[in-house]
Amino acid sequence: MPSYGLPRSSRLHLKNDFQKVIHGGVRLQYNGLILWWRSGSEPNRPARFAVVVSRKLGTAVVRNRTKRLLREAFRLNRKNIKLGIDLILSPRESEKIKNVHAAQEALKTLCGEAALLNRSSEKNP
RNA sequence: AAGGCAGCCUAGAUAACCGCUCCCGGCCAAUUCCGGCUUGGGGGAGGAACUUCCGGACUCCACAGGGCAGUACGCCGUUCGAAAGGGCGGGCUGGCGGGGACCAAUCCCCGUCAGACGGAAAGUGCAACAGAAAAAACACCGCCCGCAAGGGUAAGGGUGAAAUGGUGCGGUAAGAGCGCACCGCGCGUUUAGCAAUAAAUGCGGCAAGGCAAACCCCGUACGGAGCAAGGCCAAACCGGUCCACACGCGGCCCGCGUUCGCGACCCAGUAGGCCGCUUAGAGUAAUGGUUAUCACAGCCCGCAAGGGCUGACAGAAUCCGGGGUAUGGGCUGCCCUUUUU
RNA sequence: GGUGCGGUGGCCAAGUGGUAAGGCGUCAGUCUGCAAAACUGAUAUUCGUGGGUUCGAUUCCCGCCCGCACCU
Repeated sequence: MPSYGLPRSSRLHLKNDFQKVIHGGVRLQYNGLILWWRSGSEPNRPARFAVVVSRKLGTAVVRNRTKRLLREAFRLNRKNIKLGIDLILSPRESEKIKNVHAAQEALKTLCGEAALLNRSSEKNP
């Protein structure tokens, strides 16, 4: 398994999955970023992920850019997140997520809060 | 050098590493479908992809034929185009600047900019306030006749965005296109022009004021909805038919009824999938991230050498053709101002 | 992606060619021992924005900006 890839199987697709995670999962917020997470049906599958962006965030360019940065942040940290988890991110303020470093920082904080990280990476919060 | 106008070009480059998506090839699984992997090869945002303001292809619905309603367009010629919409040339009107007709009014010429620029002598409607009066004449002050009652008048005053042609002379009780000259206006004729229209000339004593981006009339065009159009496949649930078993009616068979079913088929078309769909072609939706070097532009710091920071507008979703708007940089031509020669 | 509707004081809004009603709110006053209620008065509007038509535009026409709803 490559350590950094983000194949189709690691992304959420179905409308049903979104409904389950958002309505049946846990909701956390940090620095203008909302995280929903929920244990998926298959506990040994790698974590799955999606970004939801409202039109209120900005123009198509801003929305696209924010999604790419969050996806990149997830891609780089995917190996540290526990198996079988489905999670959805939704940014509310594009200003807070200007580059990959900010995106990673926010993602790690949220996942640490939810105790979704593996033990090896929990040593350095 | 700065500014304005018009036209054209461009939308950073290279490398490394980590990723995404589609097509082709290969491998694995399966052989009916759905897939997974890949050190292989190739494609992967725009001039506006924005806006959704027009037109078309395409699809479905409606439709014997015709009309009404509604909407859009509207000087003339030519040209490109499937259409919408443009290009070029010309005319007319208006604004500004300059010049001319002795001044003014008004007109003419030149330059420049703008114009949704058919019709107001078919009809209806509208015009606040002010003003006597706003399209209808009954004229407020005034002027004239008259003792008065009353009559004549539209010169002058004043209001307004707009007041029944303008100037001058004659004329008169005072006046008035009442008469005349010139200008304007309308109609006819002739000439020039493909035409819009213009010029000349005759007649008319001036009627026919403004607003159609008010209703409207005339001419031309248009059936409606939109790819979330539309088509195909199709779980689950519900329903139906058959089948098997059991039970009931029955002495038995047929038959009828009821319950049940890892049973078969059908109806229906939801979840979901596929086509529509594209040498970009997705379906939570790719076209990205990091680093280095170079180039360009802007801002800041610095006396300078130089250093630092930032990277315009904006992201395809069926596809074309236009209009409009946003915007970084560059080139060419013209105009104008200042400076220098 | 497509289609339709709207924008008027701080808020809810009427008006649709002649210079913008009404209600809620706010402020001040009267009343009261003090308040509330009631009454009186005031506040302030480039009518989203830029052009055009018109003597005159919130209104009619065109272009932009913003907001809302509907269609799987």
